Amino acid sequence: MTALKGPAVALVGATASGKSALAHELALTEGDVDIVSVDAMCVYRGMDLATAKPTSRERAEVPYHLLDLVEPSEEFTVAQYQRDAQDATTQVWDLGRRVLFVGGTGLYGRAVLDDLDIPGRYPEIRQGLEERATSDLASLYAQLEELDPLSASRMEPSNERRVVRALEVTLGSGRTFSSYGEGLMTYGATRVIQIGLDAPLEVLDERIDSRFRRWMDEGLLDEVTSLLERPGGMGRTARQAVGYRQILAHVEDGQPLETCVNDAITQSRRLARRQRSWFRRDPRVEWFEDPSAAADRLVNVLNGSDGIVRD
RNA sequence: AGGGCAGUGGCUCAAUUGGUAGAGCACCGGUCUCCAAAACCGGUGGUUGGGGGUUCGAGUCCCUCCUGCCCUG
Repeated sequence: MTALKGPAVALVGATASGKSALAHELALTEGDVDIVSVDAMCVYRGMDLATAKPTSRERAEVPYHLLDLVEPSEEFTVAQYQRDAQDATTQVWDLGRRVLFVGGTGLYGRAVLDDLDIPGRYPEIRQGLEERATSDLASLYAQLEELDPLSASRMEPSNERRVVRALEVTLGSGRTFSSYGEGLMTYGATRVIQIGLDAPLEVLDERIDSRFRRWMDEGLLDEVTSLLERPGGMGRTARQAVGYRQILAHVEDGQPLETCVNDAITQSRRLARRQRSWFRRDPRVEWFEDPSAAADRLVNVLNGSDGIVRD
């Protein structure tokens, strides 16, 4: 696993902020820019509509990376993303082209941009922990406080996911979970330029609403149905995707379609809130509401005309 | 027209024998190192459809009006 060699440039923001369109246009205009997707759901093949994945036409116009990596039945994780993204970036640079990271999955972005040291997995240990967690989460948290008080202090005792993972790593690796990093509030030496594209909530909400209804018109229901007909069906990660999860409730549990559509839109809005919240706290992000201003800044950074020199 | 049931924060609902209203979701904000479009935490919000009455005190009882649903003709 090699860290990025050159300065990284990323365009971040909430879903429906317009970052994808902006990035595509910019890459098209510049001619030597590849786009590396930073998106946890675009890695799944066949999940096209509700992930707002670039169309085949767009992909013919601009080189995109890290889309359609695995089947929806497979598990995909941050560590795998990190490795793939680093490889892809190296390849692009070797071709003498420039890289633009674009996406809204905060953790995936941090993993690559800040080269997070992501601990391994210890399935056997984890299984035992998960069983204990369902009956006595408190004792797990107590154990974490005992073994790794620092990471215990960094999480809510009620957050089973995080408590289990911290213990899994601490027990499995023989190192405390907290020894892998100082947490996400610490940022590496800033060679990472992040441009944030934002829009008023009302605008985002409106786009999310009309966009989802358009996807329905374009056949999202059929897409979900055919995903289920694939060999392995949809795995637990893929089926969490906003838009898919709700439509599945209709297809598999027979809930009224209109209700599911409304739920999907509501959940998309909540996702946008969380994404904003994630990116807003990263002090390195330079925010723009005006897409063309953001584009100008991106071009400057990509050209190295802001003083940053690539290795 | 007659009879019955219901009307509680945006939504769905809760509130022991009458003691001045709670929850989930939504909404606002926050946390985050291998499920992250996940998981978790905090917060705002109601003169209980209107009016009148009984009572020390009514969402809870009585009267009346309004609205919705159901049954009968």
